[in-house]
Amino acid sequence: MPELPEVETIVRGLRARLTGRRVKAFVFLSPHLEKKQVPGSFRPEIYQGRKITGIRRRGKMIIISFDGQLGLLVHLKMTGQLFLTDAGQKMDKHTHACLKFYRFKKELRFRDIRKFGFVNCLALTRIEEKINRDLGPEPLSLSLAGFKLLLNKHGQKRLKNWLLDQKIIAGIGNIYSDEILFRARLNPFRLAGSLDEKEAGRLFQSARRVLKEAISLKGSSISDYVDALGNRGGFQKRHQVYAREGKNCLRCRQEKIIRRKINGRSTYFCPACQS
DNA sequence: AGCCCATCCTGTCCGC
DNA sequence: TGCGGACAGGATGGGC
Repeated sequence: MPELPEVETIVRGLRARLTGRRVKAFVFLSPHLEKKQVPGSFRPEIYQGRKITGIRRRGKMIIISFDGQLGLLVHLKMTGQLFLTDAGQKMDKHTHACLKFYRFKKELRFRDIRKFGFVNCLALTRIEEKINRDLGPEPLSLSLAGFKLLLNKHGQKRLKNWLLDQKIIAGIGNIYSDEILFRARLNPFRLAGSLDEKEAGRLFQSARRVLKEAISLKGSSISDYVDALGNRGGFQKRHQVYAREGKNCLRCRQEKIIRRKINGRSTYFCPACQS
């Protein structure tokens, strides 16, 4: 579900409500989260009494900082949700972790139907190491020159795979890669190193425009995505190609949108407009 | 180096 | 209604 705009929306909602709160209890409710801890992880109980000092996003990862140099590193993967709810609200079997606070009637829950996501209990220094090792730059902080450098550095990759590779650029997933390529009028099978100056510029601007607009509309609500406060996003109304197989292209109004698998991911594009 | 596929899970939807 | 298969916003690791 969540790509950069959705994760950014969740983080903004949580940051405004949780910064400065002190932890009354933090618990894992399901054993699979334990198995996903990495060497150097702490026990959840260590967070008791700590105060939240900040919440931020890096790529699709969420980092919650606590005093005492402690952190939580969260990845929602496909079906993960991080949301605030009234303390005592009934939990279903997919809720796997819960963070409670002093003098605050809401609690933070981690819910994940497919269990691909993780919540790692780590020192902030280790989180920093991990995200810097595993993630490329933020697409909205990157310069055009840096963007072009990366296109050429991984010039043999198809554009679709280039956009999806978190080590090259962090935060873009399957929906936004297709929407970005459509607006840039570039074929997802093109090789990253094959773009001329104009095309590289179009891709760069398209990525910026799509991601910024999606953030301003609070992400895309397909299926059941809602943010940390239970609100739906609005960018799904602006989708031009994603999940539009067989429908007329909204640009040329002639050709039908087609779907092809690239690296196992469904990829939607207009064969006439995107060359 | 990069592609393809299987894999980690659960739920939904579609065709028969 | 039931059943089997395909598919789903992500990421990794093995084989080629």
